[in-house]
Amino acid sequence: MRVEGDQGKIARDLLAHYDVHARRLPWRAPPGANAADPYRVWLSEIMLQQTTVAAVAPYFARFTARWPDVMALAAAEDAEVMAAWAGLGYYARARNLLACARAVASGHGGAFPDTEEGLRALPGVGAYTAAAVAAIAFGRRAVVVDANVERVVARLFAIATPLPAARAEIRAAADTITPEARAGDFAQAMMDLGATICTPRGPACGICPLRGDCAAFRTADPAAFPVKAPKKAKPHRLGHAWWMERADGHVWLVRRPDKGMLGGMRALPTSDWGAAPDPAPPVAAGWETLPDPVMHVFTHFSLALTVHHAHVDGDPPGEGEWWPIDRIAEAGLPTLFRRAAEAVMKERRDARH
DNA sequence: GATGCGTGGCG
DNA sequence: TCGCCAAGCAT
Repeated sequence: MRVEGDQGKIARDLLAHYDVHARRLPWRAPPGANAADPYRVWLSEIMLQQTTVAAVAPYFARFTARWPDVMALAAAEDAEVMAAWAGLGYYARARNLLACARAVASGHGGAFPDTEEGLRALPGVGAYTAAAVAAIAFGRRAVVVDANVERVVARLFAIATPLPAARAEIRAAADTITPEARAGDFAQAMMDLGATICTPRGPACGICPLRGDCAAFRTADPAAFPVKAPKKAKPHRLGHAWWMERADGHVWLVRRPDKGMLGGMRALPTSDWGAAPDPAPPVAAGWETLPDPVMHVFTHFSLALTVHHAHVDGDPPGEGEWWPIDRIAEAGLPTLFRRAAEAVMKERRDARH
């Protein structure tokens, strides 16, 4: 049972502000248009998981131009989709994206389920995404809680319990302010507010449409909410990568296993990360080593990747493919290996001059 | 509940 | 410079 009364004011205040200040985003239906296309809503929500609007925008444009509907995406080759996703990160999303598209295409006749429960059963669709698609694409009342909503709600109600333990409390509070009508607009309005006004640091309370409803605004430090548990330090790891180049201008690329770091992506052959300091190269050759390792920070560790390069003749052992170096940009390498490739090519340019 | 999983921008 | 953070999900 939701509490009526004062909480209804929050949705009214926020939606009035949203009607004037909503961000125009490629996956949003323009004001007054028909409901948003579920395919585009779903695709954008997957891409936006832990990813900023600015980073997603060009990927969304390329995906929708190339695969305009779920049937087209379902028919795509795995390698094409993985390469198109390269650089966006969290590559399990791309594998689940394809699995989801194929499930919708084969199991639902190409139509997305229109309920939270139905959506939640799809690969890569969790509690947040199911609620967001149900609300935004299908107009259902759903309690949509992402990191923006967590922050806004924690401030509105001055919730002092640290995250992540506060999740249930925050969701219950979000439930009390979610309206029956326009739940999709309400969700997007909350996320707009969190992205542009109720920001993690330096919130712009002076222009916030909800400051009159906000318990944190009445404290000395609204930005102190939400309270967060301290994070663990990232360990540092060491790794080695091998650039094997054939005389005809091709480099040897492998495909990483589906599970684990950069799963399913094309890559240079590497050692285990954090393994022996001097692992054996894949083949005997005249190896040279770049003077500086490629430094890269992942979610839970940082990596110094030492890059070795050599010219080789025959195929290295194991699965792989020879890729034309002048088309390396089309290989869909994740950022770590894109940087390693750039470092090798820069070294070769410098060596010639 | 905790952990593994990318990347780029920001103050 | 560097830690924080982002429209989370799977296990």
